[in-house]
Amino acid sequence: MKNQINFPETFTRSDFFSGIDEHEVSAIIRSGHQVVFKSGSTLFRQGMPARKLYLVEKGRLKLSKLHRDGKEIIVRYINPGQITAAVAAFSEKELPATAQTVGSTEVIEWTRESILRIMGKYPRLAINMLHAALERLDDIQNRYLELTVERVEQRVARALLRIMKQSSHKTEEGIHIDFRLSRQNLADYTGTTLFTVSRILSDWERKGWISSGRERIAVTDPHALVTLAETG
Amino acid sequence: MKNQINFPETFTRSDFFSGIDEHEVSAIIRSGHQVVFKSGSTLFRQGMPARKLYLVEKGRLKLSKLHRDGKEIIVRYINPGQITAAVAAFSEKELPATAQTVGSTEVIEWTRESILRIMGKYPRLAINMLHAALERLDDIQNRYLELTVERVEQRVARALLRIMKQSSHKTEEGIHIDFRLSRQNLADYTGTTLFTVSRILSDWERKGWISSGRERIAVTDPHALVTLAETG
DNA sequence: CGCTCTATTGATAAACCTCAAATACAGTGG
DNA sequence: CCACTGTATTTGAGGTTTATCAATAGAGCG
Repeated sequence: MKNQINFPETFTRSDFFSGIDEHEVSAIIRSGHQVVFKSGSTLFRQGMPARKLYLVEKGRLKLSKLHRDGKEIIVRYINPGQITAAVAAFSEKELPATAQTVGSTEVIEWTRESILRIMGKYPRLAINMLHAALERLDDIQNRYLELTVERVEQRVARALLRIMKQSSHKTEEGIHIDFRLSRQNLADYTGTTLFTVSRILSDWERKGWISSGRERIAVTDPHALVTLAETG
Repeated sequence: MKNQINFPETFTRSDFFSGIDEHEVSAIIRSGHQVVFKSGSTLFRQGMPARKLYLVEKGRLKLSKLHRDGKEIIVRYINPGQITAAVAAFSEKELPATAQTVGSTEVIEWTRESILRIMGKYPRLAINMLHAALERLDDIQNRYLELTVERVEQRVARALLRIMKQSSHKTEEGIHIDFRLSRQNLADYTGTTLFTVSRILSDWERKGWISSGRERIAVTDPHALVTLAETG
């Protein structure tokens, strides 16, 4: 197995390993299993017992939550260098969300036993996980706030900007989102319907702020979106 | 006692200290400062640098977040045995929320230096904090989901049950919420307006499910609320 | 080149917010 | 104990946002 991680430019190093020695990191990584999933695979499913911790190396995971009535929300995207299913460290509790790959994706997985072992050896890992958890807590709390006080258009603008910051590349045409992102995905991420998202994107396209197609979005005027997100 | 409901995850005294020896706990507590606040005091304010970690002993904190346009949401209530401002453990980062006492409240506070010192001595504390953070993450994610897919009435029912589970006492009249809880508070907690909450509570009162007054609510038919929350 | 999945657009309706005005309540100081 | 005052609450009317439903068009794939 390759004991080296190739993070994309935005993630020079995993926060999960911050404060830990280069070669210690290699050892930790070697203690896990590297697995490659093709696009659309399900890594774990909401409600199943948590058994493994995952670190994304390449690609992306879509963390989503399903409601009783069948509606889905996207909790967040897990990008390279980030971990998920931290709850696996504690018990075989039910997983609170479902993880699916978006595009082909490489992850490293550890069983709970390994996590506990390496956390015993490197207590710093618990701190790093705590740190990450607090950041996600802040993130979701902000989105919760936005959801209650902002209009849909503003939330979609924020969502698109957020995703753009984490996973995009520039071309002559604009800033392209790196992965397939449907109207439905954006709706699930912002708590609205695909119809409303479609109308909003059509409107933005008419205004020349974005350029989009089937499951594909490129932002051509980020500033306009920022203004919309900030001022409502 | 047939009218009783089994709630999941019953509240235990201090999760923060779980797995730590009785007299070690005393030592840790002695290393902090006990402070008593009267009702309505502000312990810390959103945007200020985080300097202290707080453990609530008696009373309650209301954690809220303010939006640019002045609207407020209640992130959660911090009950006895729970900690808050865990972010203080890491840096003087900006606090993501504001904490105010609800009723007179006793807390124990530690400075960041003390937290780091005692976490060095008792690594278990980092694990416990992580555990708590993950539970809150799950809680807010669930509320986020509910916010997008459920109607207001259903969310208010859930909120009332959640609060009841954590802070209530029984009387002949019903299950009383232990602290002053206004329509506005419930609205801020569920992401709606005080008018809508008022209408809903009036309706429930007509149906005999609750009995309420100024900043006071008692649930007389919890089962009805559970049914409403579960089935929509 | 048809098949399937995604996106667009229009019409309609429901849920909920906003604003206004009246009423109830708790605490306070005489 | 009572009137007073500042909040909290109730209720109605009207408007807005956004969801829902239906029908059509477009894109990509084998």
